[in-house]
Formats: sequence, C-alpha cells, structure tokens
Amino acid sequence: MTDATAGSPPNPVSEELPNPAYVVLGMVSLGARSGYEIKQDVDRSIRFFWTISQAPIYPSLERLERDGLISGHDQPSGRRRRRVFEITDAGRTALRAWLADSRPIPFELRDVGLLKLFFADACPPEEARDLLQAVRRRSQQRVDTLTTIRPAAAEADARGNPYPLLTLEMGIAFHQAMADVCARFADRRALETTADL
Amino acid sequence: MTDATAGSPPNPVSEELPNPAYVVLGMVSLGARSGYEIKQDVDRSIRFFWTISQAPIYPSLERLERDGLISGHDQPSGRRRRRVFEITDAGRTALRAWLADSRPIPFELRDVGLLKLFFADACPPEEARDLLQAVRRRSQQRVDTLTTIRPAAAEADARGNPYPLLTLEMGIAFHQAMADVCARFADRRALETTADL
DNA sequence: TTCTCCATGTAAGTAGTTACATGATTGG
DNA sequence: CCAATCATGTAACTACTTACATGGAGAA
Repeated sequence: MTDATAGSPPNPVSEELPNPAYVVLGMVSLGARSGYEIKQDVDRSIRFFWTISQAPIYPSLERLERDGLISGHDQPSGRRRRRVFEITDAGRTALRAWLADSRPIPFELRDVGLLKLFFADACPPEEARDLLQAVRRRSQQRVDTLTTIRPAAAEADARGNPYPLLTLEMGIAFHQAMADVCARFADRRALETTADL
Repeated sequence: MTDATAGSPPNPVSEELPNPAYVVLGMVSLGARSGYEIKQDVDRSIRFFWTISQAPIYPSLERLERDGLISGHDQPSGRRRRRVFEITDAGRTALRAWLADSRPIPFELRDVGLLKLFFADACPPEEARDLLQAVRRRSQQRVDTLTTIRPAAAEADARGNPYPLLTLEMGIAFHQAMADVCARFADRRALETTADL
C-alpha cells in the first residue's frame, strides 16, 4: 500500500499533468508572464498543431503554482489586476521530464477534409473535383500563412533556439505534401477524362 | 417563428448531423452492414485520419434510421441478434449534400509530438536529439504501415473508386515529409557539432 | 470446455469548447 | 467619449472516451 492518505499540501512533482498544463508551463518557460500573454503566444506560435482556449488557462496556472512549478506575483497596472508568473527550478525539471518521457508519442489526426475525400466516390465527378480542389486550396493557404510567419521563427533560430523554426517547417512540408498529392491526382483525372473523349 | 412544435416523426433531412453520423452513413454506403462491421471497416480504412469508438455507433444508427437515411432489418444468425442496414435514397442525398457543402473545411491538428518539439530547447542537447529521433521514427513507422496497406486501396482503385487510395497516399506523403524534415535537421545539427570540435 | 470472435448496449467520466460576465486602460 | 485591447473568471454544454455488462457462435 502506498501512503496516499498523507496531507495534501506538499504535493511533489510525481503526478503527470494534463497536456494543457504543459502548454502553459512551456509558454511560461519561454517568457510568457500573464494568462493573457500565454493565450496570445499560443495563437502566434503553436496554433498550427495545438490550440487552447482561454478558459482552462487560469485554472492551469493555479494548479501549477500550487504544485510549485511556477511562482506568481500580483503586478497590477493602475487599478487593473494582473498576475505574473515565472517558472521555478521544479517547473524546469517537470518540463524536462515531460519532454524526455520515452513512451511512444501517439499521432492522432482528425480531419474532416480527408474524411470527405475518402467518401468522395458517393458524389458526381464535378462535385468530387470541387472537394479535391477545396482540400488542395486549404493546404496551399496553410503553406502561404506559415511561410509568412517564417521570419519570426528564423529570428528565434538565429538567437539560438531552432525548435520553433523546426516545427514551422514541418507544418510547411506537411501541407505542401498534401497539396502536391492533390495536384498529382487532379492531373491524372484530367488526363483520363481527355483520354475518354 | 418557425413551426418547430409540430410532431417529431416525419423529420426530413434539413438538420445537419454530427460528424460521427456521417462516418456511419458513409460506411453503410460503402457496404458495411452491422454496427460491428462499421467499426471494423473504420479501423481498417480511415483510422489514420479519423477514429470512432464503438459506443456512439449504435445511437448513430438509430438516429439515421429514424431520419430515414438508412433502413434496418433484423438478421440474426441462429439465436445471436444482429441488425443490418442499407443506405436509402434520402441517405445518399444527405451524404452528397455533406460532401458538397462549400463552406471552408477546417484543419485542426493536435499533436503532442510537435508540441514537445516546439519546447525542446528546454532540455539538454542529447535529450532534444532523442525527442527528434522519436518524432522521426514515429512518422517513418507510419509510412511503413500505410505502405503495407496500400495494395488493398490499390484494389479499390482498380475497381473504380480511387478515393481510398488518394487519402492513403496523402497520409504516406505527409508523414514522409515530416520524417524528411527531421532527417534534414538532424544532419544539420550533426554538422554543427562536428564543426564545433 | 474454453478461447476467440461476433454483436449490442449502457454508464460514468473527462477534456475540452463556446458563451457569458465583468471591468480597467489606452489611443484616437 | 468610444472603441479596442488588456485581463480574469464562470457556467453550461458537447463530444467524445473508457470501462463495464451481456450473451451467442464457432473453432480448437
């Protein structure tokens, strides 16, 4: 039997946190201070492979502080309240432990675009073609957006942190690959249609 | 005011269904008969971009039948109960309407691998390297698995439905692209480390 | 007889979302 | 003074998931 009935206050790192808590912890480690800033930073950087809504950020911060992974101080500007946070040594340790966890990392995609494409045989050729076009354009647009953002990530790279740029380039490559497959398929279809005439 | 208080029975197509219902409808349209078969088919075909657990399938089938999009008949084998379904004309129409919906299709990825990679600067170089390796291997394995499955999709293509093969190739392409970016980055790091000596 | 597969269903829990609510500060 | 932005918090809902429960059929 483990001694689980001991008083709760100390609560060392031991337990695993839910994913959003690691996002919050990670953002604080990169310099985000208030809950508001965390949300901003998420929307600017990782939104292409992770989103978080504002609501769960504040309970997350509370919990991280209770666990001693971040330390918070009130820092109002004028009469507007504001609470800022810094990562602690325990927080850095917990973040590293999460990153170093050697269990296999699952990959789960849940995409309506691919789902529709899979069933596309259920609709007439022109509609299927439009659907393929829509999926292609979607990826092409994503490539464009990510490319626009690239300079900011390149700056971080120049300052010694290459990982934001790495993930950005994975996003670009990923969507470019999807767009390419769409294009190849559309060409093949066009050829077949011409051959049929 | 719309006349919403009318008796519920007729209930024409009008309303949009939740995504899992379209998965079920689509699978029935492709020949899946029982709830059990639907689950099997999902796990064999679309699990790489969509999953569904067994639980919500049966309520979905009930609802689709109430709406007249599929028709069900009891077909027990021996004393073991079993209910089989077919798509109706109304069902085909609803499926087509969903496929043809011209609103932009959202793309949302939620991947712990990329998330960890983004924060990888928080850990020492060897651990970051291991993490990159893990992400790379994950994609490489996915490419291998999908390639193994390819013949089945190629068969469907030969029989006149190219879309399962298309979605499969998109899966192969984007995982290959991710693995390539990992490889390029790992090489760059290796070079830099050698240069430092 | 026992194991695996076929087949359906429910109950409980969780992880997240949107929408709402509040209010201060800054810039035009 | 009005709009946009900074800043935090809650309540209700939804869309799932896992785990549990049941039981027949076929094969070894």
